[in-house]
Amino acid sequence: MTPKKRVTHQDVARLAGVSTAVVSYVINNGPRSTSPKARERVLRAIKELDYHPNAFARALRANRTNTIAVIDKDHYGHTVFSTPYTAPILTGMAAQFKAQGYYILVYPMNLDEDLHDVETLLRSGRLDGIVVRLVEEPPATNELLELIRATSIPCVCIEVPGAPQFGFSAVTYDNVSGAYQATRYLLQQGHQRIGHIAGDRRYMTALHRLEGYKRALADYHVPVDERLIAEGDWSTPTAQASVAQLLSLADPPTAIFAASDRLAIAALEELRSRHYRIPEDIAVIGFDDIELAHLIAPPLTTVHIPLYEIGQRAAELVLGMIQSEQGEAARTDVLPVELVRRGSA
Amino acid sequence: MTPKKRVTHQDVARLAGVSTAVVSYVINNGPRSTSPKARERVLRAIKELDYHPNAFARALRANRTNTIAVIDKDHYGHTVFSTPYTAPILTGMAAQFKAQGYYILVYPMNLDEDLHDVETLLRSGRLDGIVVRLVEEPPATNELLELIRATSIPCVCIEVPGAPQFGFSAVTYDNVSGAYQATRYLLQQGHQRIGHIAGDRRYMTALHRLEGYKRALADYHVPVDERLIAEGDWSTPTAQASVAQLLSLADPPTAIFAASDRLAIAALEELRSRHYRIPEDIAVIGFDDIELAHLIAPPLTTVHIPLYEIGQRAAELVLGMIQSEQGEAARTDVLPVELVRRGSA
DNA sequence: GTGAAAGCGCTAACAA
DNA sequence: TTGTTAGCGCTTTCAC
Repeated sequence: MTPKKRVTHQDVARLAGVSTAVVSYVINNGPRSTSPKARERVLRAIKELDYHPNAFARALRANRTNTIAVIDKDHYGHTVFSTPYTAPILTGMAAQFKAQGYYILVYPMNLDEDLHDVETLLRSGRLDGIVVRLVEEPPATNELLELIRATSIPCVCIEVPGAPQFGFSAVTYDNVSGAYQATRYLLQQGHQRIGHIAGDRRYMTALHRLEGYKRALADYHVPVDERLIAEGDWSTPTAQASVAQLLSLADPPTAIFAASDRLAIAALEELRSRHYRIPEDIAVIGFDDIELAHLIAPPLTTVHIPLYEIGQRAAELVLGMIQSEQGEAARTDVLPVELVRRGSA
Repeated sequence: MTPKKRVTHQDVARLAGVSTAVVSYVINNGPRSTSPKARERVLRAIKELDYHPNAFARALRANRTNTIAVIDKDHYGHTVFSTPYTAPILTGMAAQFKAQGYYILVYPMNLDEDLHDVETLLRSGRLDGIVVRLVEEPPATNELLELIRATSIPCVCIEVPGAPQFGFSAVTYDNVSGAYQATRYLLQQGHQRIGHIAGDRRYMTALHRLEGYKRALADYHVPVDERLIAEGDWSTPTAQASVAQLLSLADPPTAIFAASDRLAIAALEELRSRHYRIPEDIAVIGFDDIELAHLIAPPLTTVHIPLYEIGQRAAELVLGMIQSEQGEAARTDVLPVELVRRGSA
């Protein structure tokens, strides 16, 4: 197949009998106006030659690349692709970005990955904006954010805000409140022995959810029993081990609040295999409200996070920053979460 | 903050006391050699100035963009983000691409989306390669593939090969065989009435899985009973309706082969809510082997697809095409699938 | 082994 | 309203 010669600006200008400037003005609707006649001729030439502008030449000249990086710095470096948690976030962002003609460059990173490669990306001039999903609290994230700040590229954090000194806007949600609601609900149902299957402590969400759990207990004058708090990461084997551990207590829990739906579902299966009835013998609540939560039996009572909206909002913020050029004041949007009562508690 | 002036080639050359050509030779390790002394000075200058090459200028000049588009043309346009099915594929690709210094631009498309926008992307010169995930069989995909072919950008299809006329390599797997294995296993277990919950008929996978089911029946001399085949899309409500329909037959099935794990799991839940025991009262087999499959109780017997390997292989093929410049012969890799016996059948 | 310089395709300032 | 042209930052040919 003939790698047909690229059609350029020049070709269009020549065929239309105008200068390249006019071609540019027509394509970009500005910054100068053009006569309807010239405009018409240019458009026809474009169609006839099947001309498509070269994005890189344009980017080089105009410093607009129409590319947004989504940097996801999570445990395994591919979480962004593989969890039902990030799926709605990405979907929400993608909808906004695509509608505005922006492309998404997904950049997964390991939690402990060297920053050299991401710096190459950041400094390569190919990004108009950045959405960065952090899971750790400052100062663990400072190094990366400093790299980003140094580029002056508009950036929004999701899930975990960066340290205030960087001045990045953030879209997050209220983990403490969600955990509080879940625990309070169990308390109101009469449970006094409530176990907690915690998430990986490097994650802000894990810490805040634990915190909300403790606060609710405190407000209801139920002392925190550390033996009821099962350490863990986010993995399902952990959840199963945690269940085993909690059940082996002399005074085992009558309810379990798990730090994620995934943990909750794994716990459910473990309990089921031990012939516990849910919620009669033991109640279970999760966190996240992933799609699967209402699919299983019994459907999982959990804390709903507006994940799609988080993605959408983050995209809007970045696009706003890109378009307004002005350094808008940084803002942190904390979206509300809400307990969804289903069958498991 | 001062949007610090960009550091360029020139600055490095000046500081190092060499020409810009030498800077380029050092950075790219060629195409000319440089004296160790000059090289040393350039490297020091780069470090001192914290210089990072501009990707777009380089791309404009050298026609290398280090960007691969992953085009996913599926039902809802965000499937690529939200299904456990594509997750390992993307993970496998991402691992390869990242290791080779390529960035991934994810481009989700609706099945019936106008091609104008994707053409803009394809013709914008920003892509070194393309991986396209198709779900429909030709000729439904011809228009898009023709657009891609016209750009001469290296491209590999995954899941569904394009029409041979386009000459694209493909990485796929054997749906017919998988369905055959699943059905045969049920037959060998003594089941004669085997229901099938089919997927959306626009999807090649749905058609081939149905086909494999029928072939196995034929080989075992069990006549196909169309009432045992429940039409549907890929959604969970469909699965539940299908179960209801199958159970209402005068001679209901003793086993169900679902066209996906998602359908199988929804069917399981539906059966459980009707107090059927799995697999004693009714056996269930899925297809895909998504992560969840072994998490539920009973763990799902299903057909394992080497999804990660598919992503990996596709990435390797594209990178090979990019590097070798030569038009390699198109190849279609059909990866084997295999029945995984767990608890549900 | 190195420097000078052309030019990738585009935008926009300047001039008319 | 339009044409001319300087560059954006880089790679690579040509000349030394």
